[in-house]
Amino acid sequence: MTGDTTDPQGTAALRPSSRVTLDDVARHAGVSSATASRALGDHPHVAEATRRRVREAAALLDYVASPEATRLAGGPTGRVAVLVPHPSRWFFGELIEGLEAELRAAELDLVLFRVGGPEERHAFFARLPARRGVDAVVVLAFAVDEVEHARLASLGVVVVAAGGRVASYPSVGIDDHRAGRQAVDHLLHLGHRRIGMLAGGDEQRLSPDPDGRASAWRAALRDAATEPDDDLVVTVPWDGEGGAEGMSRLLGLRAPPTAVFAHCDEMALGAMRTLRRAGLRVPEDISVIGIDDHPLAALTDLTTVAQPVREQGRRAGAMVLDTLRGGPPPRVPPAEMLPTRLVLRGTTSPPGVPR
Amino acid sequence: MTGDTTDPQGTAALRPSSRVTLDDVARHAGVSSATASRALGDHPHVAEATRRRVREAAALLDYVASPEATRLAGGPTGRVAVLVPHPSRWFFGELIEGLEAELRAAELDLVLFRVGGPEERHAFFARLPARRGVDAVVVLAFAVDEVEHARLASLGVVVVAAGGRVASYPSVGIDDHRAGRQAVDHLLHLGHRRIGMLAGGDEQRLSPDPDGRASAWRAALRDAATEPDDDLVVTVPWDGEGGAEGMSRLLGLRAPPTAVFAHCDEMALGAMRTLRRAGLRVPEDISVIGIDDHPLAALTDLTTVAQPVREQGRRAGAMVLDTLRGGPPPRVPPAEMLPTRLVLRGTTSPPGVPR
DNA sequence: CAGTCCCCCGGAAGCGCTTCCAACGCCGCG
DNA sequence: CGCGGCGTTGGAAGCGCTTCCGGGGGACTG
Repeated sequence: MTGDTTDPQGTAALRPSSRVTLDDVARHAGVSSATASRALGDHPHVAEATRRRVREAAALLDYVASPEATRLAGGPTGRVAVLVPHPSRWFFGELIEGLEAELRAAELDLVLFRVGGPEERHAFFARLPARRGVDAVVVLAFAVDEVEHARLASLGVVVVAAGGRVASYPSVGIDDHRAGRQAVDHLLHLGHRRIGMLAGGDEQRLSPDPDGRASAWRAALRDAATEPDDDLVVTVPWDGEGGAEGMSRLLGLRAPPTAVFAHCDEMALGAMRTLRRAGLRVPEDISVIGIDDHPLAALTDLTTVAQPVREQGRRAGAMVLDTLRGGPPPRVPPAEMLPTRLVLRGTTSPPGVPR
Repeated sequence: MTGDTTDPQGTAALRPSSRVTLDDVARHAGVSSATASRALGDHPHVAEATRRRVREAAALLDYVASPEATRLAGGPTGRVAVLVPHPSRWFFGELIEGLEAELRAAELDLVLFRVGGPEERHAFFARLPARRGVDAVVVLAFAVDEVEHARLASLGVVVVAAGGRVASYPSVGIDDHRAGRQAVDHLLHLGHRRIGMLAGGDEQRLSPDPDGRASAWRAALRDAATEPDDDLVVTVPWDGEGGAEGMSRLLGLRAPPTAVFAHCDEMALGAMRTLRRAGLRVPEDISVIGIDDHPLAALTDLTTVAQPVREQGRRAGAMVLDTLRGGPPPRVPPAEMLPTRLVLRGTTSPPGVPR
């Protein structure tokens, strides 16, 4: 609108950050762009003096390589895709934070893909190779089948899983069985024997044994010489509403449990709402324990088994870096398991007199 | 390993999805790559029939342009950066979900940047021009100064804000003042007069008037012929711990409030923990109201003012698309304000007898 | 002292896409 | 019926960088 017209060429050089190219640097250092590239890229066969000269020229001119050109010419993209089922859930957000920190430090960009269900996941994998926009894929608490994994691997895309683990590729997670035992054993120690379980529906959750937390419940009960009663386990969505719903089913039993083990804190919180509405006191009438140590667990005095979620994201990021930097992945994909710990708060106590 | 050797050219077309280039599409459609580019890029001067043919070929071959090449040649990158302070907080996760959905539908990638404080933000903006890897930047509940905005604009990067708004660029958010009034007026209607406020510390939060929620509290009280008492407002971090801490300060007052308005649900929940520990009942002894309608608010029966967070993300995405597609932004940056609504639950009630 | 290796470095060919420029054929008007 | 013109399309030149390939010295060896 003002005199600020198109200005075909002319003042191009004046424009704020008109790009300094590798050629500029090369010219300035008195070498060819090929040499400049090698010097800057820490390649061998470049005289130390030359390298220094190029470096200085680059610094002087405030040179920054164009990522596009670099990548076009064959370099890595510097991007990693992250597949997330529910970005708004604390667990995933936390994982993302850890991942982002690690990736950012290595100058890698995190491209987020929301992948809700199997079909969406499929769609993602179908397109990804074509757009080959990333060097690696991090899958959060989500399964990837062998076929998909093989496909990516053959395309040179590294895959890492976080928040769970699978045999075929590197992963970080917790020992679900162990975490489950920590929770259930705690209840058992308190004297509970009739322990209900709010199991998370296996959307497409990763896990060593497909059902570590649930199996822990069974094992713990058996170890306590109590036969697990399948009526006491209800499978519901991994959220508050799921927990609330599950709890009311549990309350509908002829012999309701005296304690409940929820697979995650949100579910536990949902269960507590149902209990409150039913006029039952926690923990006097019924104990509740979850897994995660969600920040709100602290606020609601929920006893839980804490897992280092952000750290899992961070470790996953480190795995990506290792694999990216250090050639091919090791024969046996590492499966890190981070420790969990029982956090005692106010929602568990010894059982009252049975009715 | 098998007979699946290098295969220089030959079966190229057969290989799963080894890069399909624009030339492939062009050849398939029987046109030149120049025409193919124009057809795909919605440029004028392309016969409709040709355009269709190219599109079909592209779809058939599952073609996806290489962002690097596109960008290198001067086109857009197809990527938008999202600056988020705390990815693990529900509010931001929700914003991201909405944004992702909208962006994904338009074939744009969402590159996530965690930006905790002003210095990190500065670092981001300082580097961006160099790596200029994105077409747009979406800033979540975060301020960007005029300088930074101008810089991006001159680089052709569009900026959009979500979860708040600022005069200088397009934004989506809620009317903070109005939301605050809804909350405080509710308390007033119930008969409360001594109303405390847990104000969120202004990290670098966006807002129309820098402090809509707080000013609403003042205005509402004045309208109710009650002089706001500054002792009743404490400013704390936007999280549960902040709320808990703030609440205990409020309880330390000689004349504690009979109701508390928290700037967000997490803070409200934190306040409730403090109250519980203090042996105070909610809402009998003290009422609590928040803002957000966090999923856990429903679980804890927290009365709150709901805001459509995911929708804000979606709208922000739409704004990005509009601006990207449709030339320069309008003279007056739009500032959408989405509606909020009071959600009555169990943490508010008329005040008891004052001590 | 000559031969040979190795080091370093420059030339040049792309990577996949956009866009300027020119050419083509068609339509419509005079 | 012929010519100008416009809508379409192809050719080609890069965008900035990496890397293969080959040549020229200098140092070292026989």
